Amino acid sequence: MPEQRAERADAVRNRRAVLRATEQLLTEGGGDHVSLDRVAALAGVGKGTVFRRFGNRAGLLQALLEERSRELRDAVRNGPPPLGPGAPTSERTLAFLDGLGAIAEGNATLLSAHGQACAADKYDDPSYQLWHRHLSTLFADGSPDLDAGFLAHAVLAVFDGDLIRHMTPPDDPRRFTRAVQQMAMALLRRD
Amino acid sequence: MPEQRAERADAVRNRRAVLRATEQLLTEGGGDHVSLDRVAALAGVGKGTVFRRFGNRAGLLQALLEERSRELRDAVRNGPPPLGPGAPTSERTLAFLDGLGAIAEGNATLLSAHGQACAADKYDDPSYQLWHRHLSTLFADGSPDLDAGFLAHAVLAVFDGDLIRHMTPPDDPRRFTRAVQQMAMALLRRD
DNA sequence: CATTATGCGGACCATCAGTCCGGTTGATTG
DNA sequence: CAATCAACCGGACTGATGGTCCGCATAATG
Repeated sequence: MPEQRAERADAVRNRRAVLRATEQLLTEGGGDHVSLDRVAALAGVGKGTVFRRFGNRAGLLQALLEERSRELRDAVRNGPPPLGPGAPTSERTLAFLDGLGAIAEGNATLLSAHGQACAADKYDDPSYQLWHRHLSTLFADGSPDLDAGFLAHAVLAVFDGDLIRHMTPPDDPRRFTRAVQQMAMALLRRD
Repeated sequence: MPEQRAERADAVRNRRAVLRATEQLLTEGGGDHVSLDRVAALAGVGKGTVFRRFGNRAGLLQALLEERSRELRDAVRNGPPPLGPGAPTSERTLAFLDGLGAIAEGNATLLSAHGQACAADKYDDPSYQLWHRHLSTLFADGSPDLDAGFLAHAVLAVFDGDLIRHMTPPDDPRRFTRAVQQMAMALLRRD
């Protein structure tokens, strides 16, 4: 099966412009400052364009989030250990949470906005499912007598933009990641 | 200082009507089915009344949630062990999570709606802070070398209406609570 | 250059949270 | 039982937003 049909050049250009505009608005004002009207205006594009490309608000933020985490995703899939396959469970978990934590800490407002936009379908988001599968596997491997699927949800639930902002002091930007790692290690400890 | 001034009779009546209307809409349709227009209409009350009583959407849902958890709150504060003070840490934790889990399982849609409405100020909600303090204390007591404050946030983060709906099969309504208890026990295990 | 389908823009719509103020009513006092 | 007045009420109104729609433009193709 060949690709559907190449994307038209202006479409590519516009998608980039929209994504850029979104991230700019996101860093300028809070997450609720990103209305789709504003995004379209700043991108120099019609509103319809934004919706055709991204479906809805949630899709737009999801796309941005995915762009930010693509590198981690590939590294987890095919990269060298400890992020990629091969390392012992606990080391792999630590490496993964280090990566995901860094992304989250650097994109707290985006995370908040995304969480707000995806009301109920958050658990159907392919990115979420990917992270969840990965963590589930790790937990199932490390703590076979616990509910690995639930633990994966629990660890991911903590990646909440507002919580991260709430508990990250200016002088210790990685406190959140360390805390998550510590928690995961406590859960991985074999009983 | 005497009480501010007794609430007028019609005010009391209206508050009740609004709360009832809210819970009815909540069970009928999803959480986004509860618009304040609809609440007011169903309660047979003007929209302004809803806002004067509850401030905003978040306040309304908060009030409903607080009503549902008042009993647990009192039992934790003054009740007999293991919910109230006196029992060993792990038993008290289990009892608390059993109570909170039951409330959450029975009010998943309310929880979702509330989470949606309280965007960033969720962590300032007095109810949240109460539960957080309680869990923090328990963790600090049981696992002094972990970040108790963070663990408390982590456990509470899991009380997400959508997650609960997502992982509660019809034939096992308490699966969520059990999983949370199990996780808490794993975190409490002294190292 | 002609043809076509893909993409574009922005007016338009429905909905919603929250405000405001003229009118109403419950409590209180003599 | 008036009479007074603050508390309260209702619902029209506002501003903003997410999302739709369709006639027009334009990139790709041969």
